[in-house]
Amino acid sequence: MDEGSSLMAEAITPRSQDFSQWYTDVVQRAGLADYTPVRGCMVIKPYGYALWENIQKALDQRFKATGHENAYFPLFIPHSFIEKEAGHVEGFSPQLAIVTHGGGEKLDEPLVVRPTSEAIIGHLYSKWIKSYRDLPVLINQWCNVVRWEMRTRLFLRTMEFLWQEGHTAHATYEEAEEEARRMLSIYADFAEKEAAIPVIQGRKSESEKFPGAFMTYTIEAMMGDRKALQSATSHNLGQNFAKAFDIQYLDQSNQLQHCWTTSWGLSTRVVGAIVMAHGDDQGLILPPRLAPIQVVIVPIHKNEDEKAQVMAVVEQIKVLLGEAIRFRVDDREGYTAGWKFNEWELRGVPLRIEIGPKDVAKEQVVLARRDVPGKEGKRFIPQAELAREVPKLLEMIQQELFERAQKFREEHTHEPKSYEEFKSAVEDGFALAFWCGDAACEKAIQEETKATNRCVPLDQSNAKSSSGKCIRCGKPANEKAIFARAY
RNA sequence: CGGAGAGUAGCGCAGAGGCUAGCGCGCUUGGUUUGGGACCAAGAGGUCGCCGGUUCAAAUCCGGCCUCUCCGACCA
Repeated sequence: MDEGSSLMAEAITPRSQDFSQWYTDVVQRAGLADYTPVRGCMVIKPYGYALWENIQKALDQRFKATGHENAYFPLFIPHSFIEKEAGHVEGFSPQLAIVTHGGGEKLDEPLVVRPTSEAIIGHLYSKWIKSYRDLPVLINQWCNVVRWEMRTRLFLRTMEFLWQEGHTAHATYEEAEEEARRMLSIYADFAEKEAAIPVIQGRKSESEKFPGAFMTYTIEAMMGDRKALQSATSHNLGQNFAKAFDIQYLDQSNQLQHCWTTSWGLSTRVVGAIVMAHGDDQGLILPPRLAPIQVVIVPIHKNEDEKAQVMAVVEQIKVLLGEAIRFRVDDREGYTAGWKFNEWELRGVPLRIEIGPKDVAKEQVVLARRDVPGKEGKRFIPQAELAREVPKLLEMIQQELFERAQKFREEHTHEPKSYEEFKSAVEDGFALAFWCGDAACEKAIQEETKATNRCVPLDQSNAKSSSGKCIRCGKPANEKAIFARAY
């Protein structure tokens, strides 16, 4: 076949050549999502949805383990509710989708399609909470939300997206703060253990925080193009929403008190994070713990005789892998083995088992690691060892993906000593630098470098020793912040 | 929402006023194949993004709209 034509028709844009295009290609070609006729709204295809379901499982389990329950609140919110909290309405009004008609008639009061549910949930909490004995309330919901967006990208920013939003109410500031921090650490744990993405836990600046929040916490991750992606957030809402929605309780001394509330969310955006944190020129690389298919078995045979032999061994392998491993046998006819290899690599399956006549004869299989391309990632192992080796190898891949991402982030995180160094640092990745806390300084940095303040890391062990001067204005500073170009 | 580009078969593209709109890949059927994107043969598949206008004649020219991509401003 002459070069090119058939190969080129299959190829995705190389990551190094055009990261954005690579991302868009991979998401579609791997079967995660597709466009729809509605601007900014995507369809999450079965493979992408299976990935999301695994994300849900991993998170939901953590939420339940920390005492939270799931519930469901309505999609429509009376417009007036959104307006009750000043910061909230200001922040969200440009992004609202508003229903003005229903049943063929103009509505007396327009309904907002929820951009988030603080307002409606606040209203209900005020009904449900009367006494300190009712607290804390720890509820989560899995749902869709709508935010009108100017510029959209698959998973990263769509007008409608799926997420979970936790909403809790507490008796004291300290409890709410503890809750917000606990959920942040749960997100961090999820990101690192399940998605194999190292994250920085931090506090958002005044200008970056959630509309209506007292304090916003974030986990920030570095993508393969060295840009930052906020992967989840957790808010200590103080008493802002409690006051706006009259969420009050009688304390033990019969005094009426406002609650302290929190909210926290993680969206389908993390699917994009997984794509961009781990993928390569061949396509997706999924972390084994979240991969819809952890192991793909590719039988190889030339004739019916061989097929019978190979498939008999495949049956044995299926038993060896057992219930715990998510595997698929790719026994499709009419595709060559090589074609299948490429296909499953594009789709990011962490581990491949190749089994052909030669392996049957030697009672072995070929194990190929997705994260280690080519021959280097292949090894022969005796069939008898599969039950032991496969889980071990999946665990190893999980760990090494994390370590690779962490090393990458470290290599592209700098601690500039001057503003000049700072400028080149944010060209390369993250800059960790003293910042005076002034919003004007933050804004100037953004205008001058295109880098935004991602967060003030909770872990300031880096900052303790040095005396602090703001990287831009030189005024005294007692904290370091992460600056980076961001999604 | 501003700037730039794109939309012709499932995908990638050619056609730039004139006969029945092509090519590659993919798809279907049959056969040979399968250890890194196989091959042969025969087929199927199109209101040229949508609406309107100009013209004897529009995929092609003009206007409006829709969607996508990239770059900005805003955001999970």
